[in-house]
Amino acid sequence: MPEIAEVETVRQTLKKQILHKKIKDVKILYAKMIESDVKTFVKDLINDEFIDIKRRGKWLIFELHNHYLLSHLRMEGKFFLKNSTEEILKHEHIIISFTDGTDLRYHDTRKFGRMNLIKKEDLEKTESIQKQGLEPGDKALTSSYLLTKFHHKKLPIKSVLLDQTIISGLGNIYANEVLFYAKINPLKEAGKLTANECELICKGAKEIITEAIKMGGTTIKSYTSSLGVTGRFQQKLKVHKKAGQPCPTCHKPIQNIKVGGRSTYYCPNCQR
DNA sequence: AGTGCGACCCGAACGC
DNA sequence: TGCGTTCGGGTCGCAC
Repeated sequence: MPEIAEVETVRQTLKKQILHKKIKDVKILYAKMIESDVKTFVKDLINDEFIDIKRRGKWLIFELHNHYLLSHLRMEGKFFLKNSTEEILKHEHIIISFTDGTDLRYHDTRKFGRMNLIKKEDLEKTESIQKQGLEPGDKALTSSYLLTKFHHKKLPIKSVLLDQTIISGLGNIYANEVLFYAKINPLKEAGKLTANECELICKGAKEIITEAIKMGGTTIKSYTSSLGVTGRFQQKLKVHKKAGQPCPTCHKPIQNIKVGGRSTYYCPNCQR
């Protein structure tokens, strides 16, 4: 279940493995995964090479000479580098073969991930990237920024934290953890948060995301990022998926509720 | 404009 | 080797 920390781990790992390898062939085994024209996607990748890998929120941005390959892993997308001779697995949907006999394979059991190949000059008008809000690590992410963004919002803060146009990259797991850190009830109306509470959200987001990236991400189910790097941040989770277990602070049971249709974990005693 | 919700997927968990 | 149903997760598109 990759979130921003997993995406960052994948970015760093792949950068060491696939830059400057010439692309020989591209196989699309599940065409709906490609948002742009599939034939053009294949044609434009062949004979090019990845020269850098960037990230914006949960989007991976593979830079080529004249294009960007945008990739969103959603819940279960993973990249693996394998020898081209290896058998293609059931859930491997996109195979990018290099001239050195290796493949970059995109594996996704749920088929939820998406890829898009765009011309470089089109990045500025690509909405999925441009509408991303501030990264948790951005200095501009301050309590006054959040106060402005939350102003007049009637939705519960938990739902608003998942809005990628405000803070880019916070997913369900980290939203739960940030609210626990900030001692804020997930149902509290976003527009009613105080400056102090916004400050705690900033600090929590920065601290939790930094730590999660350091640890290689979170492992829920069997998620393994590319090349066998396993996230260890799961051990640090305080409330997510901990329904019924004692709160690390007050030892009262963690509760699981639905907020905006999404599973939400919190301590009703600490997060009033 | 802001909000709510179904659709997209399919393996796991659950109910009987 | 039980089998049908429900759930979850991020994002988009559509309805209101």
